[in-house]
Amino acid sequence: MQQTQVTTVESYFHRFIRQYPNVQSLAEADLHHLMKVWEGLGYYSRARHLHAAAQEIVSRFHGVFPDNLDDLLSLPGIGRYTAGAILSIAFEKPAPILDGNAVRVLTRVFHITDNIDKAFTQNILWKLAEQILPEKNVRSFNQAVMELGALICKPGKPDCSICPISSICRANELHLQAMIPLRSPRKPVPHYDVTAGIIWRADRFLITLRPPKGLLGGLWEFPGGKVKPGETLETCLKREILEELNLRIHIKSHLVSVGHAYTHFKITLHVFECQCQAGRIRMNPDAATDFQWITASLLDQYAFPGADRKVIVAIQRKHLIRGGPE
DNA sequence: AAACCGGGGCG
DNA sequence: CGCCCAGGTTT
Repeated sequence: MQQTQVTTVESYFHRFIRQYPNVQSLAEADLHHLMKVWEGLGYYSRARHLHAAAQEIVSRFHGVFPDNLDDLLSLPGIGRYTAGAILSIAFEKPAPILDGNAVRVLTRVFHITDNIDKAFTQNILWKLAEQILPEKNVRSFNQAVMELGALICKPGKPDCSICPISSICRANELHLQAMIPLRSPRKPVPHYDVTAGIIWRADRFLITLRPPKGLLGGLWEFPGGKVKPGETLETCLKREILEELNLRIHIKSHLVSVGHAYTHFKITLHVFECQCQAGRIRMNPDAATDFQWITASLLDQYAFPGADRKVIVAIQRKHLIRGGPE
């Protein structure tokens, strides 16, 4: 659930646990199938890390989940927070946790006005979380702090009138709830124009697999790329397809343009229907690590980014033979 | 220390 | 539209 609200994860969690009910089944999981289960949730390295961690638990720890800090921290995707959550919630061991909710509660209760994005402040908060840890009921305590932050000590308007610990809260005493916690100012998010091609060959078109690391790692997409200054959309698409796949294409028509927002930038994705003209696919591994020629009816079997999902709706509206009731 | 990594909910 | 979310990894 890292950096993702609980309500967003709930339905994914149930499907995930049904698909992979134990650490052995996750360790043996097909990675593409796992990415399909994760599709739409974001931060796709989490899925890859869970998969790798399950494999290490099977191989290094004989299938038994570790219950000590060092072993937990040695697993991919498990940092200080997740290790503390596992120790305290799963094993009732005395470990502090510090998520976004706990940060808000602690900075307000103890009137900490330092910038919480600084490592220095984070260290102070971790020490504080350690100090306030009770000797018993750590599981309930840690969850209670997070729940207090999620339901009452909210970012915008905290409901201090119904807060069970308002009497010991320094921020409430000083009426400074709205000023705390202090964060670094955000940087402006740039906008990019991006092109993508639906490259047809007979009744099939081309999809490519993004490299495992980096943005949208391990997801399939319609090949293309970022428009350079002074470049037309068509020139960009032909250049990208040549650079990434060594293919020459013929651009037939504009299919759709969709907007999409990421955390650090925004894009407009311009999609064109194309014909494969010449060349034999030779992938640039920085852009694609696999490819498939598929029919429109197979699209739902692959995991795609949100922006490409919007494009797929346009493809299915235009090309897919719709069955079912009239 | 700072940048990177998604998508959704909410005011 | 801007902010934030049961953070971790890479640079």
